[in-house]
Amino acid sequence: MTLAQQIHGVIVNADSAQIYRDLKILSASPSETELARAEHRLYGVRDGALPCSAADWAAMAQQEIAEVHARGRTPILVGGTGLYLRTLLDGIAPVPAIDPDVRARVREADVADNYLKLRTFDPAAAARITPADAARVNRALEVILSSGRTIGEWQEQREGGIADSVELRPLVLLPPRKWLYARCDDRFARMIDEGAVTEIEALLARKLNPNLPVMRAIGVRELSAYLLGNATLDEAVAAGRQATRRYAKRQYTWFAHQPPPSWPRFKEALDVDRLGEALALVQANS
RNA sequence: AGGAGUGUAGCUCAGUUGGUAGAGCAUCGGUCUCCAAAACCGAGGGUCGUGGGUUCGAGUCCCUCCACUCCUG
Repeated sequence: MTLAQQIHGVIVNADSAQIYRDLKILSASPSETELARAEHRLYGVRDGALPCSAADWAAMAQQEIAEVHARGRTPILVGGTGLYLRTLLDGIAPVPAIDPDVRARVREADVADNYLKLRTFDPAAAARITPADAARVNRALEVILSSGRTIGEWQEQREGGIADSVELRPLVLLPPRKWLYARCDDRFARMIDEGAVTEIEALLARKLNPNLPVMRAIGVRELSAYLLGNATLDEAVAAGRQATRRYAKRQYTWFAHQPPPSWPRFKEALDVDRLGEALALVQANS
C-alpha cells in the first residue's frame, strides 16, 4: 500500500517542469504504473508554448486542493519548486499581469541595457539587484514599465496565500549528498533509456522560443546539442547529469533554509524501508 | 631499441626576457516575492612528476631517473 493510499490522498504536482506535457520523460513525471497507484493532479497539464508562472500554478493548485478537500480527501503536494510552494502558502506581491509587449521588449534586450534603464526608472531596485542578475533586473524593469509602480512598492503586500486556512503537515527531504548525486546520475541515464531523445526531437520540431521555461528545463539544451551534432551522446549525458546535480544542490540550499524552521527535515536517504520514519516525522509535526 | 613530445588544483589547460603560481569546469557554502529545472553571489584547494645542478632567486635554464603519448624500426 502506498503512502497516498494509506492516508487516502491525492497527489498534486508542485514541480515547475512536470507541469508541461512536452516534458513527460525529461521532467521525470510519474510513470503509468505510478499514476495507477494513486490519483495525480497537475502533471502534464500545460502546453510548452504557454509559460506557467508561480502565481499561475498557485491558482491551479488552490483549485485542486479545494476540490480534493470537497471530496473529503487529503491533497499531498509533491515537488521541488520552492517558489511555487511559497507562493501558494504565503501569497505573493499582487503585481498585475505584465503587458506582453513590454515583457517581450525587456526580454529581448541586453541585461546591461536593462540595468541602465532600471537605474533611471527604479533606482531603489537597481541598488538592490546585482547588474548581472538578468532574471531580477528584467523582472524589476518590466514591473515598473508595465504597472507604473516599482517592484518594491508592490512587494510591500502579499496576497493569495492559503497557509492560514489549511492544516499543513510539511516534510523537507534533505538526503545525504552522495546518495542524492548518485540518483541524479542514474536518473538522467534512465531518461535516455526511456526515450528522452525522441521527446526532445519532438520538442525541437515545435521551434518554440528558446526563452520559454520548457526550453530551459534540465536536459533540453544538452540533448539538443546532441541532436544538432554538436556533442556526442556520451557528452550530452555527462552534461545532463552535471546539470541535474547542480540543480539538486540549489534545491538543497533552498529547502534547507527557506521554509520555516518548524518544518521537519528528513536527512536520511529515502529508501523504501525508511518511509515509516519519514511518515512518523510528518505525523509528529501535526 | 632509436627519435620526438608531454608531465602545473579533482579535470582541461595558462604561466611573458628566471623573481616562491592563475583560469574555466568540478567540489563546497550562500542568495532567492510571478518563465525558479530560472538568475545570481562567495569560498577552499597545488611541496609546479622525481632527484640533483646553475643562480641572490627556477614552474621557467642544465643533467638523472620515472610515467604517459606519438613516430621510426
